[in-house]
Amino acid sequence: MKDRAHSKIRLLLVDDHPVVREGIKFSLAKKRNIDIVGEASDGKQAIRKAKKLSPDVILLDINMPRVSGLEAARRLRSASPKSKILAFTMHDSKEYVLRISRLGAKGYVFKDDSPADVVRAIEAVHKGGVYFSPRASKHILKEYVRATMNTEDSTILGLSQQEYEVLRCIASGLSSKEIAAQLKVSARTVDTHREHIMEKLDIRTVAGLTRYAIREGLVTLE
Amino acid sequence: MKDRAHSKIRLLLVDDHPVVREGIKFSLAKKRNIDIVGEASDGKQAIRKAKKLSPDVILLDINMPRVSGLEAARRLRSASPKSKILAFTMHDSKEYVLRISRLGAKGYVFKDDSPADVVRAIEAVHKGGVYFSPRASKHILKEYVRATMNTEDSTILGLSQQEYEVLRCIASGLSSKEIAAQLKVSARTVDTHREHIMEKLDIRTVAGLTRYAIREGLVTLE
DNA sequence: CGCGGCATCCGTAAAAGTACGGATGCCCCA
DNA sequence: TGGGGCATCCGTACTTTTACGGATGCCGCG
Repeated sequence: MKDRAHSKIRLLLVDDHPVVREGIKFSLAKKRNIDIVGEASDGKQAIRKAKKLSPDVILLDINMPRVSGLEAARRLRSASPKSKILAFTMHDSKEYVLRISRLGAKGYVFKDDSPADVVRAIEAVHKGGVYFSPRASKHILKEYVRATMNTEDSTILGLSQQEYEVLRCIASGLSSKEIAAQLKVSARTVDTHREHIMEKLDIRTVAGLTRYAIREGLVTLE
Repeated sequence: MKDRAHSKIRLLLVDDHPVVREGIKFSLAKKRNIDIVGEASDGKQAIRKAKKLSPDVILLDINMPRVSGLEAARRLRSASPKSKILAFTMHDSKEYVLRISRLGAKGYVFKDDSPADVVRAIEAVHKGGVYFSPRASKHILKEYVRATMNTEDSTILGLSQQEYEVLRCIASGLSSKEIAAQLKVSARTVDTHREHIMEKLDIRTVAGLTRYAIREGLVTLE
């Protein structure tokens, strides 16, 4: 076994489910080069602990109650700039992968990836690399080729900020009228956004949009 | 340590997330009286293994892709009648708790309960008892008092089988017309069910119904 | 500067959903 | 056997959503 004495990876574990934390701890128990220095069960706690501990790597569950994972990631970056953020989630979500990697996450692994992959990811990001689970990297690559050679094609999308807002509202069960009031634009404008969203996502029902928004973490289930 | 030699609890672990299975294994590693004799990552596999192993207890994740947890529970009962089913899930869902306990589950624990509670639950159901996490038992009790002294009040509900079907379809993004075709009833009937559902649940938007259905596990996110 | 993307606005029409009001037959159970 | 709950059906009216067609002004980028 090669392990350079003082290079233990200091890991902060953020997940609202104890059993998941246990799973990670178990997978990491035999890895002598990884040291779980803290745990948090929600975003606020995570930020506090990150500030105090400034861990090497933060394994961050994306689907948590209250503070959304994206929000947490944003704040964690400033709370502990040197920590590498490794996103950890249940669902394969294109938008999520893209957004969180734009927010500076160094990797993305799924809860149904093998524990060994999670370990690999932790080691990779700690060494300054990146690690995206195949399903996640697929999205990154697609986005990348699109961004580089952006002639024609174009059939790809990305919702605007306002469209995300509207989508969030739709999935929360608001009507166009209510959304208009909330966002302080005309109801007709909301309708237009609605149509654009459906076009871009190619989803034509509220139920579908709602499920999409939940997958994306735009709204919580509770 | 008291442990009567031959009374190890033979446990079958059913969860689609490796990390969760690891978590359970870790929590159970020190418990010498529990023996994980098998694992499954989906309903079909679970049924196969249950048949072969006929474990004492089946720890069953409810929110799994493909075969719904309820469906799996139903089939597990006949696949391995002697196994005690312990439901294991993320979300606090009244309807789910009630339905799965009606299906014969002997307990209900959440993924954010402490691992120690999960262990307690396993031991309890194995001894022929029941174990419902406080949040789950709350629903059971409420239902119980309602069932016993059923004078007045009545404001409580329970969707009919058909209504559940309609709800599932709605949340899947089907229109009333499509649902009618699928369930082979008139579109107008579907509308009526729709209204009854909304009344009973006091949810008046498709988005709300969709979120409810996802919480209940009637539809999956994918 | 021009061009493309975005946010904002508008009209119209058809489709779908929501909200009332009713009805019938079935089956279980007191 | 009678009442209650359920599934099924119906009409009518209103609201909302979906889909199509447009428009303007702003801003960044080559």
